[in-house]
Amino acid sequence: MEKAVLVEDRGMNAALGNMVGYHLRRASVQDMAGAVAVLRPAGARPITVSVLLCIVETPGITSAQICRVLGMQRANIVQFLADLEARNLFIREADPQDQRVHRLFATKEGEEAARDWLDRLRLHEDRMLRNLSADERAELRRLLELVWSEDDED
Amino acid sequence: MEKAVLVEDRGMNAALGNMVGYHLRRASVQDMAGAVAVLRPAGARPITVSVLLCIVETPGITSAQICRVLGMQRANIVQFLADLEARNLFIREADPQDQRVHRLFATKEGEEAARDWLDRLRLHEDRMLRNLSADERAELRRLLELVWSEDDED
DNA sequence: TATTGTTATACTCTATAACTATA
DNA sequence: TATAGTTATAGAGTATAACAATA
Repeated sequence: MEKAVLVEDRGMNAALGNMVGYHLRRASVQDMAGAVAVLRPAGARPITVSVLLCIVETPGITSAQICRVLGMQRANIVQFLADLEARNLFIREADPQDQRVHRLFATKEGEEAARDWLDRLRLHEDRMLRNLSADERAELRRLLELVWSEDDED
Repeated sequence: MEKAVLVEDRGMNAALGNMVGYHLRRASVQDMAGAVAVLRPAGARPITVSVLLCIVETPGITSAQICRVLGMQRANIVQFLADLEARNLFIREADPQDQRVHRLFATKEGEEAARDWLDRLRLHEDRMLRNLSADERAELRRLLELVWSEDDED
């Protein structure tokens, strides 16, 4: 039996509705919009939260390391670090062993901000996932992780 | 017992790694990058595919309707329609009942292009989800749909 | 008054190339 | 040669406001 193409009727968008990528995109857009909304009053954005969390959780991390962890270009983290630094949320210290790098350490204000921003994100996420059970949320996270954290040797 | 905050150790990124939204974003970015890559040789992009599919699957649809289906602004579809129209993938016909709207119909070339683009996306998606079983793929799609297609009365 | 299609514009995030200083 | 941090720049996608034509 050959691969059967099965197209369910989902009203408009039969083909799109069958693509996981389409739902991935729609869900992520919805999530980002909500995250931006809850973070705005705190003057933060999703990316700045991710960057600050990296510094808080890994004291002494370098900007290049953050970029590798978050999957972004070195050139693009500069603006976000400049913003966080201007608000005294972290400091840079020259590395005595390797003078190319600066090691980043969160300030007390930085740790407080990270806690606040994370609380806001959790509130948003609880609302977004309100129709999913705890098991379903865990399963969703597991499956998503499988999707993107796979070895990409293609 | 109060809500216990449970933070698993995932190496760097304990807090981020526990957020569904983080994995949602990473998975979507990975998916979009792969989709862009497989569509590039065909001169298409994810959005143009979505728009063309709407026209192919719903002959006579208007641009405003496409925007509502795909969740985009009317102003932003103009460029994509102009691109598709320039390649003769659909035609516009004035609606005799409502002279504000143009109804869109795919040409034969449009239908062929939609098939080709969709085949490319399916290939990409099969590769992206190669470590998920059929059941897991269906479950992932179901959960994602629950996330974004919920009533948004917030 | 509301909707359609459109133009113009600004903003965010991303991608690329290049440069310097170090290793 | 390779890496870290940085600057400059272009691109894609999105959001907003405004407009004329029509309902």
